Amino acid sequence: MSIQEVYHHLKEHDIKPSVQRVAIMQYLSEHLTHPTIDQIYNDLVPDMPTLSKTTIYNTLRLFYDKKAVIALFIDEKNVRYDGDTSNHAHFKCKKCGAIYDVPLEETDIPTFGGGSDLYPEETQIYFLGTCKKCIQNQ
Amino acid sequence: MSIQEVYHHLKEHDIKPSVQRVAIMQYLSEHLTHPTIDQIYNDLVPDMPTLSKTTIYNTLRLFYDKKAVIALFIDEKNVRYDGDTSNHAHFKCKKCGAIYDVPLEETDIPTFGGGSDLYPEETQIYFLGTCKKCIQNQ
DNA sequence: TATAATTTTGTAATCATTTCAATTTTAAAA
DNA sequence: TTTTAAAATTGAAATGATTACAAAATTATA
Repeated sequence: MSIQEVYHHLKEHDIKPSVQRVAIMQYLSEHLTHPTIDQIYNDLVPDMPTLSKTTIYNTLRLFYDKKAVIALFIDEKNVRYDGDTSNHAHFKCKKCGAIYDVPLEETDIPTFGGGSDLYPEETQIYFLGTCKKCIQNQ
Repeated sequence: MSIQEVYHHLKEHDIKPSVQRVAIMQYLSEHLTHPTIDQIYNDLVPDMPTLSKTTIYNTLRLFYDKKAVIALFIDEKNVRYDGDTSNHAHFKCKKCGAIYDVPLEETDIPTFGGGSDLYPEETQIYFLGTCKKCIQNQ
C-alpha cells in the first residue's frame, strides 16, 4: 500500500494516522508473513531509531480492536498479525512453526451454531499439522 | 470417567498410566470447562500435596501430542485444555474471557483447501465476540 | 535383588506482554 | 502565534506463563 492508501485505510477504521501507525500498517500490508511483534520491531527500528516496542504493542492492539488487522493466536508463544483481513484460514506446521495462508471458499466457512446467547464478531480457523518440507526431512 | 475408563483411555492413546496422569486425565474428563494449567494444579494439589506444576505441563503436553486432549490457543494468555476431543468449536467472550463450547454440524466443518503441500492433523475453529451477560452489563 | 529406564519434582531461567510514569507530539483555544 | 489541553510515544521495571535442567523418586527389566 502507498502512504496515501495506508492513511485512507487507517481513517476508514477510525484510527488517527501518526507516523508510527502509518509505518506499522504499511509494513503489515507489505509483509503478509504473519510477523510477530519482535519481527516488526526489528525490521522497522533501523529506519525509526526512536521506535519503542511498547508502541508496536499499543498500535497493534489498537488496530486489532478497530478490526484493521487480524490477530492470530495459532502460535502459543507469540501473537502474530495479519494485514490481510479478507476471509481465509491458517495452517501451522507443528514441526517447524511456519504459518501458511489457506484459502477458504465461502461455502466452507462454518456458521455459528451456538444459539442466541453469544454474539460472534470474528471467526478464526486454524489447521495444524506438518508441512511438506518437514515430512521430507524426517 | 471412572478410574478404569481413564486407564483404558490413556492406554488407547499409548500413554502409560501413572498416578499423576490418571488424576489429571480424570480431572479433565470431569471438568469440561477448558481449565488452565493453574486451575488444574490448584484443584488437584490439595489431594496430591507432592504434585508439581511442571508435571502438569509435561503431562498435558504429552496428552496433546498423543491426541488424548485438545489444546486451545483461543486465549492469548494461557493455553487451555479440553478433555472432549469430539468435533466442536469454541467461543471466547472478549469482554469477560469466558470460553463456551459451540456445537458444530458435520457439514459446517471447513474442508482443507490448501493443496497437497500441507498435511493437517487437527482443525480448530474459534468464534470471538461478546456474551449475553457482558452485553447486558454495559 | 540389582540395574536401567522412566517419571516426577523444584528451582531457576526465559521471554512475551503489560504497567506506568515521564516525555514528546499533536490538536484546540485564546 | 502563543498557551493549554489531550493524545501518543517511550523506556524501564514488573508480571506471569512456560521451559530447561538436574536431582530425586518411581517403575520396569534383567
